[in-house]
Amino acid sequence: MTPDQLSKEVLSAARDVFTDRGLDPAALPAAAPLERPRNREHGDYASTIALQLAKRVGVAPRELATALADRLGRTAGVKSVEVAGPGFLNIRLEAAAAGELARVVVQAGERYGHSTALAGQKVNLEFVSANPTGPLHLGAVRWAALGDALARLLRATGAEVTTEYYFNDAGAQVDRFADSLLAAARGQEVPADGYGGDYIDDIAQAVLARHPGAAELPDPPAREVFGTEGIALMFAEIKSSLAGFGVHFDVFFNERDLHDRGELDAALGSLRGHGHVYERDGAVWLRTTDFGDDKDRVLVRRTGAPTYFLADCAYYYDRRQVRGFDRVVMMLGADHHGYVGRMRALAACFGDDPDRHLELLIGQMVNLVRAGTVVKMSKRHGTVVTLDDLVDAIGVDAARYALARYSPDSPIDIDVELWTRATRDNPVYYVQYAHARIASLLRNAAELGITRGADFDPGLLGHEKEHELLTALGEFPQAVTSAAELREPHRVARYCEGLAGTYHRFYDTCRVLPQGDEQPTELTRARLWLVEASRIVLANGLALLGVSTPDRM
RNA sequence: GGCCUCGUAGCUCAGGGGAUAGAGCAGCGGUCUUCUAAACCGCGUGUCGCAGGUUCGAAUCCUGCCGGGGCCGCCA
Repeated sequence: MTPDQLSKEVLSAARDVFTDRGLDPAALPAAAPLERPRNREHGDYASTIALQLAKRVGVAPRELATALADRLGRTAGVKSVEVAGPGFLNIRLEAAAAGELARVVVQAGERYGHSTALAGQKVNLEFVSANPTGPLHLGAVRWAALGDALARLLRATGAEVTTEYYFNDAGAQVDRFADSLLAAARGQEVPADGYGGDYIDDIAQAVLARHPGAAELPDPPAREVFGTEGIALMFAEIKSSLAGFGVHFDVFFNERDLHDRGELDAALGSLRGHGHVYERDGAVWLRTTDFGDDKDRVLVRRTGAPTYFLADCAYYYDRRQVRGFDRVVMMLGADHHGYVGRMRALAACFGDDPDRHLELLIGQMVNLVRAGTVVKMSKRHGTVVTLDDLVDAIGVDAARYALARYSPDSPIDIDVELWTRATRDNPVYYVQYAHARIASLLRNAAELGITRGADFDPGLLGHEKEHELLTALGEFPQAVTSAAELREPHRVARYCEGLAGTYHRFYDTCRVLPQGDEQPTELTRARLWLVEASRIVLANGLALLGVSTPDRM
């Protein structure tokens, strides 16, 4: 029996009790709360439904709980139900009912843990969105790992997701980039507000290789060549780094397209139509203070030039009105949190509900730690730690895992020494090792000619360690759903670590394959089902994080 | 000054209102002639920053304060 099924049984028991006692069924929740108690003496599962309903229907909690326990205790597969404390229901399952979970998992395979919890939602998920004027630095990489994991999670829970990278290859930033390249190509000092770093020299040389003599052109055409070619080369490098990192974007959205398609005007018209646009000092403003922003924002400057903010409006308009996404999710670094107020106000100015149509996820900073000290980054001096640096230092799997295993609210120090270690304290190795151990066991079984067969006796999986493993496997779907709904992929990583530990403990205690001259038994087969189920869940969990599942280590 | 975020064991962190707050590391001591010891087992650790509030119940929600980090542009 899965937790989901048990929860339904609890609800159905509650419904029966309510009917018997003539209580109002409208007080019943949509789903019965079910949790896994910390303390194993409190059963396999516990429900607080009696505590939550008691007041609403005017029955003492323990009295309600007792009636529920009575009814629920007669359910097939339920071994016992006890009332504890103020009105907890402590539920234990029959070994056979618990063991059935191995079958559920094996039969579902790659789909185990997937659901339709977010079905029907059309989500635009924007992340990274770094302008191609330099390599991706550590902060952007956190979003690459987290955004990609989130996209996988949302898809696994049924949402329709488009991943998107928004960029701008025109404007002052690009001019500075072009000037820096040009200066490097001419062997001059980088301009004061320019970009530093070795990559500037590299790109400048690459441009020269394609356009010999470009550095000798007069400034305007030279700047044009270095700007256009430099951006193209830089972007190619970024895309190749992302591909190597296992991150794929459905759409690379160029801000310029918004201008070319007239969407800035369209967005402006729409905002005017909603009555939040006004003129002052010769500029066109959006009254974002109507919706909690700390000041109004300029849309069109006195000079007639649109602001970047108007492009933001147009980009939002494009996603909501033109392409019809239900929800726009944007992942921002903590240094951009100042955008939150204006972005939410912007959405409201289009008549949207910022709580429903727009979601701004803020992630804290990332540092790389070598030899116990933080590697300091400086854009000015070009000492940025890039995606490629990180991958070179600890590899793709460790990098993705390290970036995904912490709450986005928590700043991360990635210790190179830790994440390259092959021991228990390196979480990615610990989890992958569990998978490799299983794969090895399954190889050995195949060599011995032992298969798990078409069926097994779930009642044989009654050992304490087996029971714990089964319970852990049962928690996976809820871990996935909550990670997706809360936009917190680290929950999946933490779940995987817990499961890996539970598996290692099972493995340590419960021999699976026969030794010496022993013959395989029904228990051997039952355990092979459990082992395969464990492998599937570890693989599904790591897949959601974009981390590989090695068969050998 | 305003806004965001964090504050949980010596360290790094988990804990989306539930029971006696948990993992790893660090420290000490155990377990491999047989399925991967990259593992497992045992021992110790807490004013959950402080003070109020909501609740049958708060590390969790609300308010204030203290402390760390970050951000405030007719730049892009």
